[in-house]
Amino acid sequence: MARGKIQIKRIENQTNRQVTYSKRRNGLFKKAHELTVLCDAKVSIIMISSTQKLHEYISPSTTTKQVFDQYQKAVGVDLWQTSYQKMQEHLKKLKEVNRNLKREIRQRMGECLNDMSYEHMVNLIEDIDNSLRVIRERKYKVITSQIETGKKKLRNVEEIHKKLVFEYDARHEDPHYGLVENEAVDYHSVLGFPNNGSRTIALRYVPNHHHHHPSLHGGGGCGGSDLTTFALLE
Amino acid sequence: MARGKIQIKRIENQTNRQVTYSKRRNGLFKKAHELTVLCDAKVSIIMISSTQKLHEYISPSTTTKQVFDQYQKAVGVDLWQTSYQKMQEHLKKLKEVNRNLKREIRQRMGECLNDMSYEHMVNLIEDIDNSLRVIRERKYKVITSQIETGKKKLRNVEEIHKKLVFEYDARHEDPHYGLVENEAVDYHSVLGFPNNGSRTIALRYVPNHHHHHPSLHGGGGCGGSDLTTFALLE
DNA sequence: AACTATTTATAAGA
DNA sequence: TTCTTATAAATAGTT
Repeated sequence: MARGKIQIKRIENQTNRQVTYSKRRNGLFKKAHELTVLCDAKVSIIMISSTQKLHEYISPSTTTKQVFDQYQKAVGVDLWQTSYQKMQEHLKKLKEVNRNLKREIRQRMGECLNDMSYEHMVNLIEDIDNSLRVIRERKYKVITSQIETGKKKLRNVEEIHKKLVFEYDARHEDPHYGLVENEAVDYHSVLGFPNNGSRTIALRYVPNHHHHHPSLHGGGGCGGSDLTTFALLE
Repeated sequence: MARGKIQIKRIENQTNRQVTYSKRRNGLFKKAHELTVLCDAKVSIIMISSTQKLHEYISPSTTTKQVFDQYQKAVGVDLWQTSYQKMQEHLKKLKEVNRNLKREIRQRMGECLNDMSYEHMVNLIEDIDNSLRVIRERKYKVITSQIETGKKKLRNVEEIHKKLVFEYDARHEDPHYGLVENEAVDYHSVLGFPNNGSRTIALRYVPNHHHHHPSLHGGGGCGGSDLTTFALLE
C-alpha cells in the first residue's frame, strides 16, 4: 500500500513473503490491540506462517483458554467441551457408585449401623448368614477334595513301597533275580507331585546307578545329591 | 485516522464504540485475509465485543479446530490437554477401585470363591463371623431399647388407667364429686405417641363434652369422631 | 450506509 | 532486521 499498489495474491518470492508476513503481522496485532482498547473487546489471534511458525495475540484482559471456552460455548462446536463434560459426569457417577459400595462393605463389616432401620438390619443379618453358609460349604468342599487327593497320593506311595519291598525280598531269595539295568522308577511323574514342595520326605533310594543294587535302607555310599524326594500335602 | 487523530483509549460513547468496533473489525478481518493470501499463512481471529457478541475469522484453507490443535501442540501449555489426561487417569483409578470393591462384596456374598486361596477363605470366614456378631449385638441392643421404651409406655398407660378407675369409683360413691368441666386429659402428649400410628386401640372415652358425664364403658351416643386413640408399638 | 479529510499502514528501496 | 518515504488503505467524524 505504498510505492505502488499490489495484487492480493500469494507472494512467490520467499524472502519478500516473509518480510511482508512480519510487517503485516505487526500491523494486524497493532490493530487488534487498538480494537481491544478502543472498544473494550477481547481479541485472540493465532497465526501460522507458511514455515509453520506460530504467533499469537491475545487481549491483555483475558487468556487464550478463556476465549477458546467462550468460543465453544457460543458456537457450540464440539472441540472437546462435551467430551470433557461427559468425562466429568462419568467421574461423578463413579464416585457415587464407589461411595455406595464402600457403605455396603462397611455395613457388612458391622460399621455404620446407627442409621440403619431395624428391618434392614434383619435382612442384612439373614443375607450375611446365607453368605457365610455358602462360603463355609465351599471351604468344606475344598478340604474334602484336598483330603481325597491326599488319600489317592498316599495309596500310590504305599503301592510303590509295596512293590519295592516285594522286589527287595525277591532279590534276597534269589541273588540272580532282577539284575536289570535302567530300572529307574520316576516317582515324581507317578505321584504327580511338584519338585519344589516346601515339606519333603527323603527316601534314600538311588535308582539309576549302574553296578549298584538298589537299597532301601540306605548305604553310606549314597551322595545327598542323589536323594529322591516326595512332596507332602501342605 | 481520518478527520482528526484519536487517542487509543476506551470510547465512552456506546454508539460510537459499537460503530468503531464494527468498522475496525471489518478492517482487521480484511487485513487478516490479505495476510492469508499474500503470505500463504493461516490466521484465526476470535473477537468478543463488549456486549459479549462473538465474531471470528478463519483462513479458508483451515478450520478453527485445526488451528486450536496446532496451537496446543506448539504451545504445549496447560490449555486442557494435561487436565484431560489427569482426568482420564483419575477415571482409570476409580474404575480399578470400583472393581476391587465389587469383588470384595461378591466374595463376602459367597461368589467368586473359586480363585480364592484356602487361607484367604479361612480369614474371610472369621472376618464375616465377627461382623455378624457385631451386627447381631447391635440388633439386640435395638430390640432391648425398644422393649424398654415399650415397658415405660405401658406403665404410663396403666397408671392413667388406674387414676381413671379411681376417679370413676370415687364419683359413684359421691355423686357430687368431680363435676368439673374441662378435665380433659391429653393422652397423646402424656404417652408421647404420634397421632398417625398404623395400629390403634380405641378407648371409648369422651373427655370434653359439657353436660356429659365421662363414661369409660362407652355409651352409644358417642360419635366416632370423638374417639381418643392410642397408638401401639409397631 | 456513504462521504471525505486525514491518519495510518506499508511496499519498495536503502 | 530496521529505516525511509511515497503512496495505498483505513477510518473518524460528519451527513
